[in-house]
Amino acid sequence: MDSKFLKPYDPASTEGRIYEAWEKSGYFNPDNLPADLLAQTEGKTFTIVMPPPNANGNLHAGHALFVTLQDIITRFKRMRGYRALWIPGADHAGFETQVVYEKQLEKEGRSRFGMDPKALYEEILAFTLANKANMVGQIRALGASCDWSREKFTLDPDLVKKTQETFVKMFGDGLVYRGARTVNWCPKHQTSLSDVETESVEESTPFYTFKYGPFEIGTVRPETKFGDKYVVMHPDDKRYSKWKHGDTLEVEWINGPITATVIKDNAADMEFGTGVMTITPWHSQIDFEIAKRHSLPMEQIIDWRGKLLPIAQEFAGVSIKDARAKIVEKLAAKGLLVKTDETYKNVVKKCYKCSAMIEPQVKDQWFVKMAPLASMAVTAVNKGDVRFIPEYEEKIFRHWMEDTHDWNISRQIVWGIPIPAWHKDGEWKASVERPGEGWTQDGDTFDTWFSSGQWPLLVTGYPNGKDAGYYPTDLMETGRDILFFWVARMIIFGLYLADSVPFPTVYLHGLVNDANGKKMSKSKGNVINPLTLTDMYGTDALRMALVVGNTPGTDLALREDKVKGYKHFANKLWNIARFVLENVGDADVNGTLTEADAKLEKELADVVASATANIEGYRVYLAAESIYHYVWDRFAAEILEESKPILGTHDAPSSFPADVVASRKSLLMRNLTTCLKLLHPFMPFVTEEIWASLSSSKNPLIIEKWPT
RNA sequence: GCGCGGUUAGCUCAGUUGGUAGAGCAUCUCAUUGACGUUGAGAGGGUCACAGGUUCGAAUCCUGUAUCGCGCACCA
Repeated sequence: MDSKFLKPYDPASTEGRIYEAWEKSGYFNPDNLPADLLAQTEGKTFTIVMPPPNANGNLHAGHALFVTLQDIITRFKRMRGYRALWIPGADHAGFETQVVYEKQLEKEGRSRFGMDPKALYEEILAFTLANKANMVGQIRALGASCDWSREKFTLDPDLVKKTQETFVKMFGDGLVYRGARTVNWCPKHQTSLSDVETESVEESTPFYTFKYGPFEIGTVRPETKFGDKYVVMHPDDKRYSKWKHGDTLEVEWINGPITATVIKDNAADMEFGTGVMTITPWHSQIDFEIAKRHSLPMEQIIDWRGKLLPIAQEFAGVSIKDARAKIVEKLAAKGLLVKTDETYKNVVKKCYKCSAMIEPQVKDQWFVKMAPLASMAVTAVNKGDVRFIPEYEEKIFRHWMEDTHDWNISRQIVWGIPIPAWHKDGEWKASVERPGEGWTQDGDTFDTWFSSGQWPLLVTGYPNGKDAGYYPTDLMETGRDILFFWVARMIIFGLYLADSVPFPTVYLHGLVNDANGKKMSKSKGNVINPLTLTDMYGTDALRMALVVGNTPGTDLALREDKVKGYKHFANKLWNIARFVLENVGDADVNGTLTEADAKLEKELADVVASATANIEGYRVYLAAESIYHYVWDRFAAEILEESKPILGTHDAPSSFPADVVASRKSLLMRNLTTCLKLLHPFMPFVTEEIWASLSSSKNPLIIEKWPT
């Protein structure tokens, strides 16, 4: 027996060495897998594309979960004889990284505004690359058996070019258009955002009713009302039937008398308030639509920084935060305030990163026409081309897809892929290269999800790259929270560009929360760094703790004592191996079994069968638990105990017949071997380390055949 | 407002097609120089949120209620 078994299992002195050996072996790359292993499936591929982590910080517990789940599946499939490919990568994460970096600039007393864009870009690039290197080291530490030789980054020049080509193609197909429309403007970060990058929050906001000529109008935003020259009511509203569409009237308003025009439009809700409203098309989506229907002029009231423009006269330059009270005060003084309802609740949009109030603004932007694309995606789901785990996520997906708005893909930040659009004399062209003399490129960059949405296609080099055969992939495993941001976009781009969904199965895991089930956040101070846990208890222990009992779609409470428990398990396995090697090191693994022992072997075969079926069905949590219980409660607690008298000790030699002893020795060695294989995907380090000490082991465990 | 989940032992959660409730941790008792104290044996602890229904049989399927959570949302 190897003397290392005399001490408890020590992850710290094992894991780095084992990982290095795996990497050196080249087996993370399916091209290097031995023929007899692949013969099991005749060389079928199994591909997972790793959700590229944002290269702007450390790995968190959520990363540890996805690395674990995907590594389990990849190792399992590899042992089953698939050309198992798990492609790693990193995302430049446009807006999010820019936000992180701007925070850092703020701390240093600097600001991106006023910086040379190129210099800023270079700084963020350096920051991102440093983080990326750090992150890659952390993914390795978690045991990820992904193929680093195929690692990709969203800003690799070839990927940038492909991303831009997609835009050009969509432009040609009429699926992207440039238009002045209402966008979500973040006044802090000075960029527009897509709908999914905003959060709707319900707030208590006073609801004011003002006199507006003969009418009473309701609003929660008096500070936008300077330019309101149109008063809107429903055409069927009998209360206002004496007013005709287009009637004009003089009304006394904030800064004196103005001429108002009556507009009849179905958008006015007769049940709400007085049924009459004035509109501010530049700063409200619904007002914008009404104005467009009637070809009404639109005027900007609030500037890009959130301050009132000169149209506000005496209030010009006042931030909208301060303006409301002042304007209400003035209107009240003029006797135009009818009442204030303090109990009113309305929904406001906030920037999902900085919680600044989103200001709707009308801006020339690039939009993706979603209706035809979304309908392709829904059709694919209806046909069963994409299956969701858990199943109910399909309903959520469909609900969103069936009512999605056009997607604003322009961002006014430097950190991103430049939009390959050029203009000259008011004309626009889409082209990766400058189309000719005198053309100026659009200064905006893509929404980061525009590139990551193409990720499965980009990393496999579809359609002509050397790995194009790995597309479509086999499984998308990612967080439930980015179903719309990412999964939906990948499905759309896959259908649009390759005429096929990028993966038949979407496995969505929940959040990893703290021990009390509360969401981890820096401000609450309850963030658990996965690497701290692996240092304390070993990577295998953390992996088990993340996986056992963690059903798809459900949030997980990560408890330190659970991780500790699986450290105990790793050591239990270690000692099982010690016992077996000490007593049975000389066993003939191919020996004949007694009837009783054959039964025990069959019992493990049943465990293997159910675990196999569970992993195949992505019920990883059940497989992990059943193997755990077999190893500890059955194999160690009962079979090993029962074997002691059969094998005999120095003090009490065995009184059993030689064939019974030989049979038992074979059985213990065989079952240990099988248990190590079964556990390998879950606990790759300790199993590989034990495996190296078995006399029967010729290959590393990572490329052993999965037991049957 | 629309949509989706959860509600099971003190805590965190399983329970894959309906067949008399499970795990880990915690608690209590006992054992032990044994492969492993990072151990072993055992115990206590749940009318499976509530009310109806379907069924020979429901934690599981259906309907409704309560409650917690999440997602989406252009009623000023």
